[in-house]
Amino acid sequence: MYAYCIIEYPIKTLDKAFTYLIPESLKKTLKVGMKVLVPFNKRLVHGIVLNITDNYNDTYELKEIAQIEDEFLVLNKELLELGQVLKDLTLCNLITAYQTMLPSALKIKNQKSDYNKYISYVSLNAKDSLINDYINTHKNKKVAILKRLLQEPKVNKKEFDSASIRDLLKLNFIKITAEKIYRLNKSKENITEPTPTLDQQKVIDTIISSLNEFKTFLIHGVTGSGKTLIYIKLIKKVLQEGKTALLLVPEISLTEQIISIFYAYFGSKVAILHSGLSLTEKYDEYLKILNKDVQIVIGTRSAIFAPLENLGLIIIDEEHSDTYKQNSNPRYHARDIASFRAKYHNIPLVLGSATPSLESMARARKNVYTLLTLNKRVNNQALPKIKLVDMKEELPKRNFVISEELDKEIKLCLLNKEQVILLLNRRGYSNLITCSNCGFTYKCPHCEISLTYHKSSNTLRCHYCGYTKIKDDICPKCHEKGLNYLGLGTEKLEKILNEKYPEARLIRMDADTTTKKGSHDKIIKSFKNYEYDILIGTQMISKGLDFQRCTLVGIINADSTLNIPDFRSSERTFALLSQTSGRAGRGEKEGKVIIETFNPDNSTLKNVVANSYLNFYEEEMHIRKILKYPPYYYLVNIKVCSKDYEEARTNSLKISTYLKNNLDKTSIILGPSTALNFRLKNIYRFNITIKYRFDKNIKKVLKEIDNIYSANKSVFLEIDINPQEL
DNA sequence: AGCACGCCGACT
DNA sequence: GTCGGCGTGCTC
Repeated sequence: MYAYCIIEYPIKTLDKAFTYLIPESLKKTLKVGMKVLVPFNKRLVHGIVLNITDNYNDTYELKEIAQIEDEFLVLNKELLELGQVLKDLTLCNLITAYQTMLPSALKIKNQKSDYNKYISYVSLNAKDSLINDYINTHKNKKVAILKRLLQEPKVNKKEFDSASIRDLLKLNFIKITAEKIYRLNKSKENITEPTPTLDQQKVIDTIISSLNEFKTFLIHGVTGSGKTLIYIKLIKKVLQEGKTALLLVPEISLTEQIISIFYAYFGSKVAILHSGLSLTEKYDEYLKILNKDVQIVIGTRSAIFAPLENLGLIIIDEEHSDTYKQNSNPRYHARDIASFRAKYHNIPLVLGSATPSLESMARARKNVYTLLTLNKRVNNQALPKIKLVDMKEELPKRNFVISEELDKEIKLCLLNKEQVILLLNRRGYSNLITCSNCGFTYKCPHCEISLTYHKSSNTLRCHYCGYTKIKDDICPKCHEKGLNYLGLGTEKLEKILNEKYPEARLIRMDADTTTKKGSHDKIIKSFKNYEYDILIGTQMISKGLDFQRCTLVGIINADSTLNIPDFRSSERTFALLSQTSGRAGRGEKEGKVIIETFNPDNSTLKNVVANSYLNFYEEEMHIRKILKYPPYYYLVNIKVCSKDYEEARTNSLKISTYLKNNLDKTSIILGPSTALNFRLKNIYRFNITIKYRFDKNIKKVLKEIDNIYSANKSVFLEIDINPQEL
């Protein structure tokens, strides 16, 4: 018997199976999909068994597999296939694909330890007569322990003092046993389930009628239309059929709320997987799935690889979210993986969003997906009234941040004891520091990007590479006291609001205030409990949050996201502003939204005001068609990177010429051009973008280029298939 | 990746 | 004469 294995090194030249003999001692236990230790080039390395066969027709002198590792973890047939799919989708190495699918505690690596958590129990280890003798002849702490153990055969060790336990162990009266426990344990709550509205019920019924076929549904439901209840009902049904369900959510800030709802409904049937968990917590949750102790998995992007067997349903909530695309090595999109898994299990894939991605809506329009629409909020709550404020008109009034109208509404809110959310999609204090004397501006020495001033730490920081320096008092160029702090970040906004509304209780939520574990949840809970009046935040406050008392949403500088030079910036702006607006008026009182802009005639903003996704969709699709962007064309982005500017430049020219000669005539090759941030962390980057519709050669050509450059030390490539941004 | 082999420069 | 620089090549 022979085992075909891939080994741990993610190197192109080693991205193939190596054949090993299976020693007699492992013949019974070794299975396809297991992690093994194999001799390789005079050392032992880790690997995964891809295949076991009886024939081998090469003359190579084979070595034997040394041992099996983590016997409880076997990649099943589906996950083994999925690794191949991930490799083909992203051009990564097969081993990288499998590593991506595993939680970090189970990834293939050298140091291994026991990640299990145990509870130690004390129980009796001697005849009752012997114990009773001791009890009758002694009078000390140990007697109490023994008496307790005669009553209760198994007691948590923590309940006794360790000195007595040590003595009793010496006497051989007791023994200690360890039992594995899961770190996260939640139980079901007794809550009454709301009855779905007619609209909700219709969606539920439609999907339930297709539970045994692969079909993709797109639920387009306005904010507050009650998609969560639909998910709960669907999952309940799937569990009744004895199957399992997978729910993806975009990020942790939203996860906490959804998770508490699901824990309440399903208790210990739920496992959660997201980056907010510790390494060992993730390990435990993964184990729950492997051990079939849970039927539901809720998690962020990588949870799409959860080893659930007998899957009955996959749901992707907020499907438009760009967090579903990984922006480092295997650059996969969770939607594509979900689609493979749903097809594999012959089950529905449900995508939900108030602002679907253009790709998904286009597929729904072409009947590739089934479109289900929810036009109304539950209980017929009105959608918030949205108003644009032209900031050009505010300039003469010297209102640079808070317009007259927004000021009026904030004051009204504070008076009525209602809450306000203010969105400013830029953190820090000020992002442009210039000297009024000589015109000097601060730039990151590694990234060609202007530094942002952080007042709380009195530092200037680069938001790309993390470069930090202490603020200067005088201009480093002309040595005059001319430094001005222009541009607005959340930190400065907080200060301005503090001066303007001294009585208001402010809380800020951005990447700087949420570094600690659980701080996210803490901010959200305290705002929900009305410990604060105004929540200031970046985009992380836009999704899914449900604050009953919030009646006003203000968007400060809506232009900042709109003006990013990227083909998706309109789509992102529309989603961000619509989602944030949806935070207003979720209680009984109608919500109000004020959007501050210098471009009140911008049609994307106008569509946000009109709450008109479909109008936005039509207009944006028209633009995409003319400019040959997705969903009309597919994109591939190749970043050619090097520490040496000339190397990067000449090689990117070579690649673009090669592409022009080898790709289909209908494909369009753009570039090379310097990337948007062309020097990051001292690495120069050139962009080549391919637009194509039908090109049978594309994967083959990309693989060729990738192979050539994998051997190059000074230049490396980042190939992004279906990039989210350029 | 990591280790061996191999072919040229400065040292106890 | 040998020690050691890192270029090249191979790993079941």
